[in-house]
Amino acid sequence: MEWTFKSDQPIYAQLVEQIRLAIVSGDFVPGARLSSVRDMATEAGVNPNTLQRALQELERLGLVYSQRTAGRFVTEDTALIAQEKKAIASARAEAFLQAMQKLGFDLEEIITLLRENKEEEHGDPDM
Amino acid sequence: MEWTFKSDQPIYAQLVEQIRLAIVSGDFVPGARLSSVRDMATEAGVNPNTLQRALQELERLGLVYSQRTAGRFVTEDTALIAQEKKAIASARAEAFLQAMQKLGFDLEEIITLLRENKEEEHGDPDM
Amino acid sequence: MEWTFKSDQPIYAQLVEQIRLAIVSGDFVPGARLSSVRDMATEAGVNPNTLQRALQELERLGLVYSQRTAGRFVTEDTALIAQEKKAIASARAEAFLQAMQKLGFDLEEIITLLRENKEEEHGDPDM
Amino acid sequence: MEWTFKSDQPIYAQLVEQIRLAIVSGDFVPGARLSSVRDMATEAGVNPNTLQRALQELERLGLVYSQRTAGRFVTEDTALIAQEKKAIASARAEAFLQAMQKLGFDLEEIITLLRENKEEEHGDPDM
DNA sequence: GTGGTCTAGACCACC
DNA sequence: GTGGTCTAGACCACA
Repeated sequence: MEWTFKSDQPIYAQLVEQIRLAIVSGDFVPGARLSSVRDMATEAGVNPNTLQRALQELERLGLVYSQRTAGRFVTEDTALIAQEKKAIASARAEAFLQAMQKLGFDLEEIITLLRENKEEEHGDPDM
Repeated sequence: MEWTFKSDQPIYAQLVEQIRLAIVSGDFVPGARLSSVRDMATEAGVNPNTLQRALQELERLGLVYSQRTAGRFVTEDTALIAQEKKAIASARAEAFLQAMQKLGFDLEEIITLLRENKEEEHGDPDM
Repeated sequence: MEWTFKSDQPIYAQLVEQIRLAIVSGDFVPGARLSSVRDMATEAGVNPNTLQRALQELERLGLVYSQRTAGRFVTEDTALIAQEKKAIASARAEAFLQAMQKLGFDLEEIITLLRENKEEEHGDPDM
Repeated sequence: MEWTFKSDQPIYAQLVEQIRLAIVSGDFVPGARLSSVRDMATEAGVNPNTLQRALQELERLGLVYSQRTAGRFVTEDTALIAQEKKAIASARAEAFLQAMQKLGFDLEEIITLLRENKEEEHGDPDM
């Protein structure tokens, strides 16, 4: 997993987002054990406390749960994950829509553009 | 104009992108004079040399041109701007498409999602 | 305000409870400004970070809100405060009920006892 | 038995209270032999001298008695136990009453609340 | 070893 | 000055 941070948002919030994304996109599978706080923190290059805060937030969201001595685990509540996935997708769609409209494209033009891009992909299926 | 920078890309490249976007989205109108390098650099909180480099790149792209004494101006070549607009939109569409596919959505689902979001907008016209 | 902490519960959680209680019992009136984090922390004898954490929790509950530079304030949502008050009272009633039942008293005996205590008060109205 | 102590009261006084409560609530039955001072102290995590002091106080109250060689025993004076029970209950009732009045509830509201809580119990008989 | 809590001290943005 | 964030390092309970 790659960890990159922007400077205009708290690191812990970005950690929440990135882990949330990793969970809903299946990079972290339901029920899987996460690395220890210390290890993940080292890997991400942040202080363990900062990562701890992010994980607590994710726990509040129900996406992970912790077991005292065994470690932290991704939730097995696939319905919740699906719901989060929908929420993230919807947020992205909205942001994309607004950006494209700012550029002067209407919905049908955007859809056309997407279809064109999709077709280009066919010529390069491994990407 | 708001200037924000990520830490994982050269500042000058991000400046190019942001100014390019401002031009194609009409925030900088064709033929308009840009502030002085020094002023823009101050406003963006970057070193004037960095901004200078970004402007040279934009000149190379043809999006701005400089006149010896009068300063720098946005190009009046609306065809070029339109072309750039298309290029940016296409790049964004591709990035969006890939991100959504990573989340497990196929093209038709994405389009449905966009239409849903579009409709929500109608229900909230003040936004 | 007096701050006392038990050792079998996190300090930050106890801070949340004590401040919550102070708000619902009217010691902190709606809309009133709280002392700064640093001052309250000094007064309570805890680290500012610990108190900060408690206040963030209270903010999540909606009982306080913060304004960037001006400080933190008690919510003006009196309905929410009333609701919290009811919740606290209910929790206390339940704990009391269970403790008394453990001692072998049934509901009617408990009520009788309360009425007796209430009457004793009449003889000592200033307490 | 669980032993927990607050920091704002002498440990020995809290020991007295907890053992007194254990006796009147029947966790320590009349006539039962108590563990040795050393064992109880270890279990409670306190100094044996502190526990000794608590036991002396309980002897003074008549709730336990010691026999030279056989050890310490819970009193068999059930009338005394009943009296203590009443005293504890009364003290708790008073504390509860005051706390609830601080929250702005009058006696009748408190009684209503207790009845509500009692009914909830009926709806959840497994608890 | 794990998660969890706490402290101390620093820096930032905002006004 | 305010709230907010981050780091560093310590200690605890649990098993």
